[in-house]
Amino acid sequence: MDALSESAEMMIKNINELAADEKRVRTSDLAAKTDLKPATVTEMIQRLGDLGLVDYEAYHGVHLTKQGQHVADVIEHRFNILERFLTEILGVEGNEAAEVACRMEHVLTRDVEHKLTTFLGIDPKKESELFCHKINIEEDTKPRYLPLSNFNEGKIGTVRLIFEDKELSKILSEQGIRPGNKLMLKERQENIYNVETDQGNFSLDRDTASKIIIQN
Amino acid sequence: MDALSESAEMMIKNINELAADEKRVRTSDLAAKTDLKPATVTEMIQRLGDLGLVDYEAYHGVHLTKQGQHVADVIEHRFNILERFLTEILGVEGNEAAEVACRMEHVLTRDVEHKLTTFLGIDPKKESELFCHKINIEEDTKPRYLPLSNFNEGKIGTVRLIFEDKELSKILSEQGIRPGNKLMLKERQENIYNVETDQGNFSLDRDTASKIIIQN
DNA sequence: ACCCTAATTTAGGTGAACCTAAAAAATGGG
DNA sequence: CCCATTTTTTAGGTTCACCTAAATTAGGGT
Repeated sequence: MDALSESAEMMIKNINELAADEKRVRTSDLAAKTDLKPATVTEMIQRLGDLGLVDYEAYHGVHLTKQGQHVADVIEHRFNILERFLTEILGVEGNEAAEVACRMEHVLTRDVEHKLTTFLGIDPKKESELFCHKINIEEDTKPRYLPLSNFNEGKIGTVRLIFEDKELSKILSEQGIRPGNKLMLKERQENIYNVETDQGNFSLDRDTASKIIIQN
Repeated sequence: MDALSESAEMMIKNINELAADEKRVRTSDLAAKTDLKPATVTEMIQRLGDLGLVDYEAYHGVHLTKQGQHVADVIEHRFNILERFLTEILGVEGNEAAEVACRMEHVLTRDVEHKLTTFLGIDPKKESELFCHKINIEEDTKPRYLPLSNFNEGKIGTVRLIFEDKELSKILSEQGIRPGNKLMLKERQENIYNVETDQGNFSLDRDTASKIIIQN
């Protein structure tokens, strides 16, 4: 089966978002939410019906089929991880992050989705729950990932990954800066970051610090 | 002006990639590269011509206008950073990374592009050159990290980190050896390293040199 | 039970992005 | 320098994603 178009995926997403309870979703609600004309919505859900993604009965709204629900869950998950990546890691402003995530969610592959999920430090088990059914990740306890260059003085965090090639990783690793290890950012000046690890103290420049991702 | 469609952006990208020298790009070459029929290519470049993005003369190929070149440069840059992010950070396999980057490049905003660039640790100055005109990031000169003690005579490099804590950092810093600064290893004897920085010349012993990591 | 209104669908249209087949232009070999 | 072959364009068709306007249906109030 061909990949769904962005429009089709958006329609499924919107049906899912409007489907509180078991209720069927009305054409007019979808039209309002999507900024499309009702006639356009009707046409699209008819197409989705033909694909077996929604159960559509003329004049009586739609609801997602099992298949359609699965698509919706995948898209929702992709949106969530993309939005988190954009806001938490890149520091993109909320509104723009949501918009960009909403465009990007349609082009992720399964593999990239998984890798990004892992990158964000989501427990694979939790992830699969979330994948199968929308369980909100606890908001407060949510881990934050930052480049060391954006970390706060005095904070302790865990190294999660280091960019740049093996050269740098290896050197940092020898100093105790390697994925899984904890470190503390002791002091931070303009371009100099003083760090303590279980292997001692070091200084890094900002550029290097920006290549080390820490989870608090 | 509205955002360009993904198809339009892809066409511009492909024209740019085929435009070695000043030569005009032929319809058939574009058709081959894009997997579209020649008739489709003709139609699309006519549209791009109307938008002022390419200079199109029937039967004599196209080339990008200033405007079109700018679009191509932006897309190329977005592709590059996305591909790097996917491969270097997420560890996505090369082929898939390229495909996903190729889809995502069309939905990045300027802000997200900049934030991702910073995240990848690309020097903003280099970035802006690259942004305005395709200057390939030195492929061969890909960064290597070495302790100063293993560095080659006559070479210039950038200090990336200094082991040992502030004591040493401070002393070296006063000599211009601090993270982010450039230095040259002028001469190297058994146990003596003569170094030039923007603060002048001085010598270090081998032991100290081994605590300074340089990127060439 | 019936009518009126609001919601929905159908009918028919547009532009973008593709296609095939046919026409037209360029080009290079004799 | 002319014609055959290749390249390119034009003409005309399709599907998708949208639209407007007209027709249809549902459902509530009396």
